[in-house]
Amino acid sequence: MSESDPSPQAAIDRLFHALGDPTRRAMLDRLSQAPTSVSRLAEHLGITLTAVGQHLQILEESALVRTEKTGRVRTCAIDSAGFDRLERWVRDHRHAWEAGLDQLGQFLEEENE
Amino acid sequence: MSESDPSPQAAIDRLFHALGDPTRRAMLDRLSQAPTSVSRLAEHLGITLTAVGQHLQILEESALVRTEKTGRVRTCAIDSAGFDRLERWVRDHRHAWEAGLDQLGQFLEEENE
DNA sequence: AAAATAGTGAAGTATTCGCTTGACAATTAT
DNA sequence: ATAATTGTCAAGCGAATACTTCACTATTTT
Repeated sequence: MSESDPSPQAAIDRLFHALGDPTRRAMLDRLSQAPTSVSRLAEHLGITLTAVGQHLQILEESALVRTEKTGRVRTCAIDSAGFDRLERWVRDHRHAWEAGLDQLGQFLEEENE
Repeated sequence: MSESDPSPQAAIDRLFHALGDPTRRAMLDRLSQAPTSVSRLAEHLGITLTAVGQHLQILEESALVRTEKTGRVRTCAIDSAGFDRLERWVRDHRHAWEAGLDQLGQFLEEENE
């Protein structure tokens, strides 16, 4: 039951919750450059290995990061699945803000006739 | 000093923090359909007016929502500025996940030569 | 074999977060 | 004028969050 999530809404919730933390976004920024180990991430961010591990779990559950442990080092990289989902969410809401800056003004005029 | 923010990073932080809450995203979903008053939002979400007001402040500060009070009713609508910024962030990270699913595998092979 | 490196797990802590209640102000309806 | 509607402000509360430390395992290096 790892692949087919019964609730797409839950996936969106996890996704945005993961993106909501600045440290996790910094990790994504870093991983956007190249795959990196847990130690390097910790060093770069100035936090403990444990903290990085906790963030990684959240990032993996939201499919923003994939990791693989070979030997004693776990390597982390961007996972496209989460970003695809994010892009889809943006696309699904685009119509609403492409309506223009005066959507509010228009609405108020209509109500006021 | 409402338009030129000295720190674009702070704007990104506010943006993703705002998007991180499911109630606020539900508000955005609703406002994507049409501008709405605070009372209607509260009714729809099953929370108090006060709670909606608190969320609105965060959504306005991140430029995801604009509001205008005429008479005693405050009308809320989508603000394009925040969504533009979100889209920009996605675009700036796109290269990293368009590299493909095997970015991690490739990296591990290279290291292992 | 011993020491160093890389990561994991459990438990605790300080802060932030989302929400409520209760009191209040301002506009609109009767 | 009174009453009802719509929203705002201040304070407080319980839960969640992002960390840490300490103890431990597993792999590499010397």
